[in-house]
Amino acid sequence: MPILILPAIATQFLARILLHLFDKLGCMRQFHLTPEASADANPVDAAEILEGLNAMQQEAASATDGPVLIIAGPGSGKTRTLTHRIAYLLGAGKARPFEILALTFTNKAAREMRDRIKKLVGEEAARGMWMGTFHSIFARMLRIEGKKIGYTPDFSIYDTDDTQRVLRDLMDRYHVDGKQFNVRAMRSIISSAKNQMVSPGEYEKMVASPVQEKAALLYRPYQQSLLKANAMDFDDLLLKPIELFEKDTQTLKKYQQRWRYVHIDEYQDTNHAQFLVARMLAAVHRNICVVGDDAQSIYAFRGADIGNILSFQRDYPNATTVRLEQNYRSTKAILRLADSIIKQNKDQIEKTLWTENVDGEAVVLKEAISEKDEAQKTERTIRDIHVRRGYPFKDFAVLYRTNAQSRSLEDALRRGGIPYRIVGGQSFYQRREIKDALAYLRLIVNPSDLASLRRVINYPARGIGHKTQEVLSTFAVKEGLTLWQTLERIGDVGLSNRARTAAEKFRALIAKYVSKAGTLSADELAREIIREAGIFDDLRKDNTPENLVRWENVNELTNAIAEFVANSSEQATLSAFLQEVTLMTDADEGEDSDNKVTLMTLHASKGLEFPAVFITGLEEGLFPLSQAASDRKELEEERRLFYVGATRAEKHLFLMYARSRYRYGDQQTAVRSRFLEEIDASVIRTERGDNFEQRKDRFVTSQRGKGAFEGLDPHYYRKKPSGKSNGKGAVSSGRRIVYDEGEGGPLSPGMRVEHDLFGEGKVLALEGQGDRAKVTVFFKEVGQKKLVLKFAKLQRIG
DNA sequence: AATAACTTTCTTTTT
DNA sequence: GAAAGTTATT
Repeated sequence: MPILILPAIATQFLARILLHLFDKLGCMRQFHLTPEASADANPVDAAEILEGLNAMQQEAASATDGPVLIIAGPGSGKTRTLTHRIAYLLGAGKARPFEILALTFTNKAAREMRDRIKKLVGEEAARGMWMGTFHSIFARMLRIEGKKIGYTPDFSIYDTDDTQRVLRDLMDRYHVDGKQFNVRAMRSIISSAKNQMVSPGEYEKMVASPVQEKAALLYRPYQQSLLKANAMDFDDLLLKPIELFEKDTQTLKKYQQRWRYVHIDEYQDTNHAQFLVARMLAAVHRNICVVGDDAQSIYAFRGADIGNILSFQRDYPNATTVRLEQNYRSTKAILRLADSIIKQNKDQIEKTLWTENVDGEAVVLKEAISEKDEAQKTERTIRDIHVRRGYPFKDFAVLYRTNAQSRSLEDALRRGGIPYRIVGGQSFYQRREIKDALAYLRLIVNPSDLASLRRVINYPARGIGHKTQEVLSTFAVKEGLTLWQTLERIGDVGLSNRARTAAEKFRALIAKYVSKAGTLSADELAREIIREAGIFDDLRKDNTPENLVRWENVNELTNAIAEFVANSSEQATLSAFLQEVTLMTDADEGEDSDNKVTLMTLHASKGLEFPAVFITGLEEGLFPLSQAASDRKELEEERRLFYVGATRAEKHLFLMYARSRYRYGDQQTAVRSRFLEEIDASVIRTERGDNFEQRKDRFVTSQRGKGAFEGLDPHYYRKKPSGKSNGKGAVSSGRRIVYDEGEGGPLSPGMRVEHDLFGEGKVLALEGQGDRAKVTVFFKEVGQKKLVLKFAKLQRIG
């Protein structure tokens, strides 16, 4: 890197931070602003300084008051930039710590930011700052202010599991059943309605399908159940602050005054509610600074609205826009590949990424026979680079589209004796035994908590089965009580002696610890109730290795609680612990010091970087996922995901695909991903060092048409004919399952078909591709229907 | 009536 | 291959 030349405006900012840093480190104050000189001064911290300098080129100039939009590519140090801005505000005396609100999306990013701030301005300042994920910040605020909208500070936070428990109850009560009305569908419809801030009343009017009709029926009762349970789901954590602010403008004013500077990381991932609450909070001082990259928007599925970042300048007309286009991370080869990926997308802000880094080695494409082979090749390649080039294991990351793919990779790494860690997936706090134990604690803290009560009322088995629970539920609804209140009036319910005794015993158990909650410390409380409830006994009942691990996990939980109580200085209440733990979905044990290969989903990789990266499973139907293949917007999101994955790599990038893969419990043949056919092949070499021969004609690029294929594999996965998957092979092979069939599919308009339920009919039209393919059929009995081909199980007749 | 054993279904990403 | 749903057993 050449000598660094600083823009004049940046000097004051830089000098303050650097002097501060040198002060802290106790090293000399004389330094030349060249990389070489600072490297001499102190090799370790010089790296930090250099990082800082790199990131400060333009943002120093825009470290002014007023709204700021920072658009930046991957590897340009976005989060770092934001951190330095905050440091600047403090360093320049513009703001005091508690006047700054910094919002991130992952706990990981929040932690990273806090660590950097600590380094730059000291621990004291960092502590006073409101810095964290949207969800954790608002949980914290609602602990303080929630009573104004009907929640006690002990409210429970419901994750997907819990909300589905509540919904299942409601589906019973409102008689929503049938195959297509499953809990997951209902939950996701309600959740996206909430994300878009559509109220139950508004939603009822928008209903356009039977599934939506059922969801509309459940939406309002669902919200009422949560309120009654003194619980909020993840969506509520964003919506309730808005509700609160609208209802009580005094509270809004308080926080508007308090937070003079609002900072948001990964702005492209904000949803409508987050946009609104940010705008509310920044309305007085109008010092809002957001950082993001539209090309890395990969969370539309959970309501992220890329429009927020695209229209920032319209929302804040006098905003300063800063573009950071220099990439400090990857080689030219990798960046070129990444650029060729994202160029395929139509919806994007034009950015020209560039780097001063070396050209680097070619990106390597590897084909494998099976997923097992893919995993072994990955393992061998890691070992090879590790041994021959001396890369430590922590320099490697293996990325995949779905969590299920980690299994074969783990197998291969374990077999090869290579240490690894898995990020994300099921974190400690999401394991069943942990959630069971936590449910007891949540119930003690918040007895209204319906989901937790349902979770543990018969675990371990104590004779309160479905029937009994149903009776209790019905009584509760009839009397307008919570389930817990029903247990307190168990005599009035009219149960059999046996059931009543069991229920009463359970109530007494919980009540005992509710009253003990004041006297025992949190960890003692946890240990005792877990023991007395019989969880330990249940896990030791039979001596399977799984149960042993579970038993250890539960023990570990009590340690974690003890640690939490010991470490947190402020009100380290048990309920605060329980709330935080629910929000900690990223496997948090990310000890970076460990020298291990990292396995994770592409989503989880965002914001990270590794010298060597493997992107596995580049196959049609998997990446891009079949559901996304027929919709341009979804396909573009998959492509951005590929882009995110590729730009994690600093020096080496490997693209892997397998010709067959186990899916749905069956071996299925696979076609390599269309993404491979559309990228810049000039930077790619095959395993043997050959040029990569693309088959461009295989897929129509996204620019042409609406993502349709031209005369090619309409199915991405085809079952091998051998299938002895279900015992009744004869029956299923006699039946012609359409999506299983060869080129073009056997159906065409005019054909006569038969459906299990609807009977005989005539095909009118076909549309969509692969798993999304739909067929319109006119049935004699029931008239015209549009069916998803994959599930319709149509049989040709005549 | 509760629970264990078996069968069928449905497969994404996460705060 | 896991989870939900169904049937058989206690």
